[in-house]
Amino acid sequence: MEIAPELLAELGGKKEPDKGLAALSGAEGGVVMRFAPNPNGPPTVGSARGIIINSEYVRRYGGRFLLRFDDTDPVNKRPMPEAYGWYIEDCRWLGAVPDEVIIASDRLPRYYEVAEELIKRGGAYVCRCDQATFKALKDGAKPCPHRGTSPEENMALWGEMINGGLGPGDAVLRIKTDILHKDPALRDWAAFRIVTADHPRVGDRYRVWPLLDFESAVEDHLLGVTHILRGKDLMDSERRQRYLYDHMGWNYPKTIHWGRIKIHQFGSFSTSALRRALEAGEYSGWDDARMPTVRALRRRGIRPEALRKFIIELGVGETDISISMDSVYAENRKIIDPSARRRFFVKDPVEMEIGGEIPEVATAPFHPTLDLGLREIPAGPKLLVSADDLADLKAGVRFRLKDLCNVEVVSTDPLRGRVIGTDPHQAKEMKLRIIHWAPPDGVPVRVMRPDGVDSGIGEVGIREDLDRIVQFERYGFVRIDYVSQDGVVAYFAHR
RNA sequence: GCUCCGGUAGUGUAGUCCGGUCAAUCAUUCCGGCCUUUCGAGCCGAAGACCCGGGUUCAAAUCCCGGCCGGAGCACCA
Repeated sequence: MEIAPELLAELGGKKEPDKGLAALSGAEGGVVMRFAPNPNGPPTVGSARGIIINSEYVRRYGGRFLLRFDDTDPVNKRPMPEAYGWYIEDCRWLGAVPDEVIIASDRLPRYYEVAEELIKRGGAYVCRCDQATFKALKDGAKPCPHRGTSPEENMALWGEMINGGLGPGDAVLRIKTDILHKDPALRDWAAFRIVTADHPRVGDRYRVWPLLDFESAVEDHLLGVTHILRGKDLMDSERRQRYLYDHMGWNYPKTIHWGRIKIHQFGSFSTSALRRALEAGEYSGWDDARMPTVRALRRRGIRPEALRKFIIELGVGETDISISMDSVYAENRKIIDPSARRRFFVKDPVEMEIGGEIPEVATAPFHPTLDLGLREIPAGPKLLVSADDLADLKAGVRFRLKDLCNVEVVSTDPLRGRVIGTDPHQAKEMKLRIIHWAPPDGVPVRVMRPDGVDSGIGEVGIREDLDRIVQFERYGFVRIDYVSQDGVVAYFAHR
C-alpha cells in the first residue's frame, strides 16, 4: 500500500519551522542587534557565540549587526589596543561583518549629556559616601545623605567631578531607583566614577568614566538596538537599567539571556585569566594550539562554517552548559574531508630495513575516493615506520606498507623485513593490516596539538601544502602552518 | 544573609508559553555490521532522558505547591 506523499510532506513540514535558532518575538520588521565585548584580549569561543547568534538573527530578520567596544575601564579591564582589530578580523572570518563599529571611549560626551539630563530630572545624584558606607546603607534599605540633594547642587558637584575639584573615590554619580526594592542589587546603582588613569585610546582626556550599566543602557538606546542577547549574569542589569529608561522616557529593548558555557577540552576560562597565563609564558601566543580563541581554531584548520553550525545548534538556553568540541570537530571533518590531501606523517619514526625487490617509488592518490590527483613518494630499502605500529610486531608478522608493498617481519631488533609482494589485492586476501611509512630523508614535522607536541618525519610533498588543511593518514587532520629548510610545523585540528 | 534564574539520554538540543497527536526530536558520543590499500569519509543498525514528591485534570515533560541540585547578582569590573 502506498501512502500519499503529500500527506507525509504535510506531517513532516509541521514540526520544524525554525530548526536551530528559536524565533525572536517582535523581530518581523527587522532587528538591530549588537555584540559588545571588552577588547581586553582576542575573541574566544564564547565570543564566537555572541558574534554568530547576533549576526545570524540579523541575517534572518534583516536589519543591522553592530560591533560595540565597551572599553570604559582603563584600569581593571584595561583594553588592548590590538584587540579592537582582532575582533573585526574574527567577525569577518566568522561571516559576520559588522554594519557599524562603535567604540564607547569615543563617545563620552554623549554619556555626559544624558547624565546631565538625568540630574536635571532628579533621576541621578552625586553620592559622596565611601564604598563601604554606601553598601551598609543600601543593604539596610536606607537612603544615603546625598540622595535628597537638589538638581542644581548635583549639577555643581558633577561639574567638580569633571573639572577635577573631586578626586578618585571622592564621589560617584548614582541612578535613583527604589531604595526599598527587595533586591538589594537594584538599589541606587553607580553610573559614573572618577578614574584618572590613562586610557589606551583616549589618554587622559576624561577623568569621569561611565560604568557598564550606564554605558550599555545609553548606547543601546542611542543605537536603536531592538534585541539584546546577553549572559544571564547580567539579568540584574536589565532591571537596573530600566530605572534609567524610565527616568528618560525610553523603551527598553527585548532581552534574551543565555547561561555560562564551559568546554570540556578547555575547561572554564576568562579572557583575563588567559591573559595572565599568556604573560606568565604558559602559551606561545593567543593562537597557541591550546588556546580557546577563535584565532587558535583558525590556525588549527577549523572552518568558520563548522563553528557557525555548531553554535547555532547550541541555541540560546538559560541553562549553563558544558559542551564538547567533538561536535565542532565532526562538523569540520565533513567540511574539510573532500578537499584535504592525504599525506604520510610518521610519528616517532623507527627505521626498518627491507630486503627484496622494493619499488623505488610509491604512487598514491591524494584522496581515497575523490579524484584529487596522485602523488609520488620515493621509497627504498630503508624506510621509517611509527613506533606506535610496532608495539605487537613479531618476526613472521606480515603487513602492508600502504601504497607500496607487502612485507614480512624478519626481525624486530634491529627491525628488518622482506618484500613478499606488491599487489594490494594479495594484501586484502591475506587480511594484512595496513600501516603508513616515510622515506628516511623525508621532511621533519612537528605537530602542535591542544594536548602537546608530536614530532616525526613526513613525505616531502608536505612542503607544498603550506596553509592547506591536509590529512595525515591514520593520524588526523592538520593545517600546515610553517615550512622552512629545517622542516614543517603543522597545527592539529582533530582526528 | 538578601535576591534572581535554571534542571529532557554521556554531551548539547526540540517540545514547556496555548496540557492530549511525546511509548518524546535532531546532532554528537559510545557499541555492532557493511564498505574502504587510513584508525578518515560514506552506508546500515542498536543503546540511551522528561531531578524528586505531592496537587489540579478524563489526561502533565508541559499548569500549581514543596523539596533537592546547579548557576548568577548584591563593585567606584565587563
